[in-house]
Amino acid sequence: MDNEQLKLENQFCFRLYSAARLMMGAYHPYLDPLGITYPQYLVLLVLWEQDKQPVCDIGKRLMLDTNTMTPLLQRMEKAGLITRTRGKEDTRQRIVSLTKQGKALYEQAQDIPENMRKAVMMPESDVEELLQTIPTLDKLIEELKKLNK
Amino acid sequence: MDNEQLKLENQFCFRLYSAARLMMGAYHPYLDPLGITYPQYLVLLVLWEQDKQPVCDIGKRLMLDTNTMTPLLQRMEKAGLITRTRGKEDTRQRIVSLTKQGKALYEQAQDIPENMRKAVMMPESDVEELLQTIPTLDKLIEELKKLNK
DNA sequence: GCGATTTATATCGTTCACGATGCAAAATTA
DNA sequence: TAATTTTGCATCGTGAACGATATAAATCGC
Repeated sequence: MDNEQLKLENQFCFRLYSAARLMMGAYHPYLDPLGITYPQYLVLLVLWEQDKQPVCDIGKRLMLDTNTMTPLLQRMEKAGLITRTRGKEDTRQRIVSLTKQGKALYEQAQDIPENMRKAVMMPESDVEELLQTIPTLDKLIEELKKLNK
Repeated sequence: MDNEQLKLENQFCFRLYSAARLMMGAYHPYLDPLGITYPQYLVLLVLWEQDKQPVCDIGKRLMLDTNTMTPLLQRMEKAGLITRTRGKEDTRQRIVSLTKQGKALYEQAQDIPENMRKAVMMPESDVEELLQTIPTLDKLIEELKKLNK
């Protein structure tokens, strides 16, 4: 068992997988009080930017298919954060709208990005390093999106 | 809704989340033929490095708790990849061992890292960029681990 | 206009991920 | 040694993810 590439420590993907998991865990202190999960937070981010979108548009932003979106949105509807109404021009669509409660969460979410940044508490230089990886991650995501077609 | 930090495009964490998901999807062409999932592949990576480990040791390497590990290992046992025997000195432990089939997969996995690298097909310089982010990701993971305690 | 295809959503089944809880064995402390 | 705490594993419930499949509406090609 001497293939260096097959060792856990040498795997970029394992880092990605672990960092993503741990990152979601780190959101708990900020999302639990709002009664939402990380994927639900992402849906809210999209809706806060632009209310009343069909499921597929939200899915495209989050790169999630309807088999993930539908149950997610159903749970959010049940929690009173959104409503799902039939589309007018295209009756296949479900237009997702924020409820008063869903809109109200926006105020409570104001400090989440800043709090997360502080929580990680890396030296300023490391945070800078992290942000510099964004273009690289974006390039990777673009390539991976092609593969996932 | 004008908080720039609350916009999806400005979120590092969303990139992490998306990249990790898409990355797992990209493994499908290589893992499906072996009949394993990405988390199962990770368990095998650990066992290929060192066979016969208790559940907790594997969990520590993968940063996963037993409530995730146990069902995962049970499925792998059912699939004939591993066995789980009681520990000799510490009878609480379950020692996880590779079966002949589990060991045999090692040969079939040889080209996976290289194939994944080729599949992403980023220019060589970008792959280099990606690998350069590893120390940064490791620092982030260390910080996140502290938060997840 | 009409059959074929695509699109938007939903459902089902399986696997993960993880909080909460339980239990027995081991280690620690009194 | 007895009492307490910790450790190792398991189970349950919930929420994602996602492949496969289904259905109806919209669009396309002719």
